[in-house]
Amino acid sequence: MSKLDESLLTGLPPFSLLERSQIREILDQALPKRYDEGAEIFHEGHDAERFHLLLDGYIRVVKTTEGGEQIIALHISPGQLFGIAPALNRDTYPATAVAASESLALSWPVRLWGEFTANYQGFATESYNTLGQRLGEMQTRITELATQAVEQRVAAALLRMVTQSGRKVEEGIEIAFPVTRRNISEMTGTTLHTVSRLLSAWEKDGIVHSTRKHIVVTAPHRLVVLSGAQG
Amino acid sequence: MSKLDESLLTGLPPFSLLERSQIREILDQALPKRYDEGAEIFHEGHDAERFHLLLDGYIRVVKTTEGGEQIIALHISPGQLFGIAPALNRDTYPATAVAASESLALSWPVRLWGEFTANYQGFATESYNTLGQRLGEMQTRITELATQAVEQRVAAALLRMVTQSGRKVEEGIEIAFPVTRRNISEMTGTTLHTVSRLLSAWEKDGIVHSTRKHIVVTAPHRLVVLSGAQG
DNA sequence: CGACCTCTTTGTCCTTCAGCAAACTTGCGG
DNA sequence: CCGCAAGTTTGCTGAAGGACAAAGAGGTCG
Repeated sequence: MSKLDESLLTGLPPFSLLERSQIREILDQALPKRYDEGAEIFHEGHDAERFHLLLDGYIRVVKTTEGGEQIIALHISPGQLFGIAPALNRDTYPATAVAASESLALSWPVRLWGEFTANYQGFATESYNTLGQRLGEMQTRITELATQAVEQRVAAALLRMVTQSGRKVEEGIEIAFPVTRRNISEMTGTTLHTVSRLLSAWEKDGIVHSTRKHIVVTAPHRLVVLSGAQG
Repeated sequence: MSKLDESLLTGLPPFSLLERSQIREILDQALPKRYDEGAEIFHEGHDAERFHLLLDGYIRVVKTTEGGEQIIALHISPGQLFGIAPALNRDTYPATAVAASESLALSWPVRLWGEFTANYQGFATESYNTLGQRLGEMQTRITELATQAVEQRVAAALLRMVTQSGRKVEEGIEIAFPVTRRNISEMTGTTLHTVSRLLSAWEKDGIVHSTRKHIVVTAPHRLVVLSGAQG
């Protein structure tokens, strides 16, 4: 098996302060793996045996209710740690991770977590930054769900995806991973029908342009207005 | 100023593994403070200068939307750490903390955070446990808000408060801090009117008994059914 | 190339619940 | 002990959006 290239990790926040030799050591213990779109990386409730770092692609973190409904808790972008149950002293994964697009991730056994946080300055810091961000994002979503109408929530969800993963195309900014109406409904707590209606209306107004599984936002500022963000 | 009694901390999870001398040292650096019901302990967005430990009473952690609406993010019970922005590498408080009942808390300047987590085994562990629990609880609430009807959410909110703070009285289990209809509506993302109607109905059905600011749940099992929890 | 599967669109109906309004209860402060 | 403030109850109305239904549009695999 050939060695992984060090450039995979240099520049990523968790490792930015490390020596080349340290990165080499970390990398030698990593297991790289490719996931097809829709493939499951780990499952809610299962033993958290490894923690992960997304190198390329996008991951959806999903919870399933007793009633079988799915809720998309958050999206992971390249460079982010995920499945970091050990950071919370948990020994099972709190949610399921599914590749939203074809993805590449590294993973390490949880027993290395303590070693990493203890030895590598910046690693612990970065994981707690991540946790803090997620906590904040979840706060925001709770507030949205509790106070805002469906249209505002859907607008906010689009904006969030655009902010997190948007890449410039000629018509505007495209969300970098496949998204269906159903996916959006799972992020916003509504039905795919309502999402479809909203997107159709916005398409008519020239705010978005959407093909089957991809969405391009052509007028982000108008979405901001719709989302009811503070001015 | 007289010294604080060591028994305040012995037995609490963050300190359970410590020597008497260590507890003494921690305590000598703590600032105790009493808060009246409704008093603010810290405010969203302000510099996080201290972190806190609740000794007695109950704290509501609240977020305010741009529109001026309040959302109750969570309740803190005695023995819990709160305002632990440093654990997330934040330097401002992410939410506002208000005493739900007359409360007593200790606090320490954030500069001691690193020292505490480094020197006192169990302290770091406990704070990350706390964080993990909160993350999980927020997940649950997002799922509830996204998938469940108002009645189920209100039932779930009551159950959560009962679980967290319930004390046995002769008629059933009483929530240990004052709660108004408005408070419940701020936890569940509905209006105080709807909450009032639900409580009236449940009162008629003999599930709860509520006075002005206190609620006694007389038939918890029936609330569980209403909340739509999995069987 | 055709069949099938998934995702989308659009229509209609109907329930839930927010909004508004007004009267009522309870506790507290002067 | 009275008046006021804060919280509650309840009725009515209308709109938002969920549920159901059915047809259309890509995409993929044989």
